[in-house]
Amino acid sequence: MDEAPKSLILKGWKLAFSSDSMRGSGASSQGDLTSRLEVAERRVIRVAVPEIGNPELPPDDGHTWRKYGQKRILNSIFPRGYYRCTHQKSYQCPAKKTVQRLDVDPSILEVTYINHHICHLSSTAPSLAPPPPPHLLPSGGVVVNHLLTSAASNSGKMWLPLSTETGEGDAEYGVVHMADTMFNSGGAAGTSNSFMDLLIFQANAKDDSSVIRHGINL
DNA sequence: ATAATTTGACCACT
DNA sequence: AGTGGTCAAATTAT
Repeated sequence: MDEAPKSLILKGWKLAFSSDSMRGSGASSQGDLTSRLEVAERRVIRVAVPEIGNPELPPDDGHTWRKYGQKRILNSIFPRGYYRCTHQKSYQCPAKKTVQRLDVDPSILEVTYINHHICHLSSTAPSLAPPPPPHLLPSGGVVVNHLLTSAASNSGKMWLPLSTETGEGDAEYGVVHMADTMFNSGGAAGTSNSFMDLLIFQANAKDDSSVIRHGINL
C-alpha cells in the first residue's frame, strides 16, 4: 500500500554496527548444538529510522531482501520482521535478517543479520548491483556498506558513536573502525569474545546524484 | 504474469 | 506450554 521511494529514504542513515558472535541464549547453555553445524552468526546493527517513509523500512545494505514473515514478540510492542535474501532461491544465499523496532526507542531499528551472503558469485547481474563496495569482509564481516557507491568520493562521511540507551550488555563502546573479526566456526566454545565493535556510519546526503537504488523491479 | 508482501498456522526448541 | 521462527496460501504491487 505504500509506495514510498526507497531511494530517498536512504539519505541520512545512521548505522550502528555491533558485531557479536555467539550468544548465550539458546544453544550455548547446553553446549550441545553449538558444535559446528550451526555457525549462524548474528550481527546486530542498530539504525535510526528515518522520519519519513515507513519506520520499519530497513536500510539497504546492498542486498535485496524478501520478507517472509512477521511475528509479534513478547516484550516488544512492535512486531519483528523476518527477511531473507531474495537470492536464496537462485543462489541459496543463507543470509537472513530480522528487523525489530525498539520499544524503548521507536526511532531505532534493531536489525539482526544472520549468516553471510554468498551471492555476487555468478555475475548473472551484469548491470545489476553496481554496488561493489558492499562486501562483507571475509569472516567476521562487516556487512555495513554504503550505498553511496558513486558517492564514494564524497567525503561527507562521519563515524560517530551512537547511543547506548539500553545500558545493557551494550555498554559504552568506543568508536572503532570496521570490525576485524576473528571468529570462526567452531572453536569458540567458552571463548569470551563478547566484543562488539560499534561504528556509526552517517551517510551524508550531500550528493543526491548517488545512486542508492539498484534495480529492484523486474 | 511475475514477484513480493501479507497474514495465519505449523513446527521446533526451550 | 510458550515463544520464536519458518512455511504456505492468498493478496497486492510492479
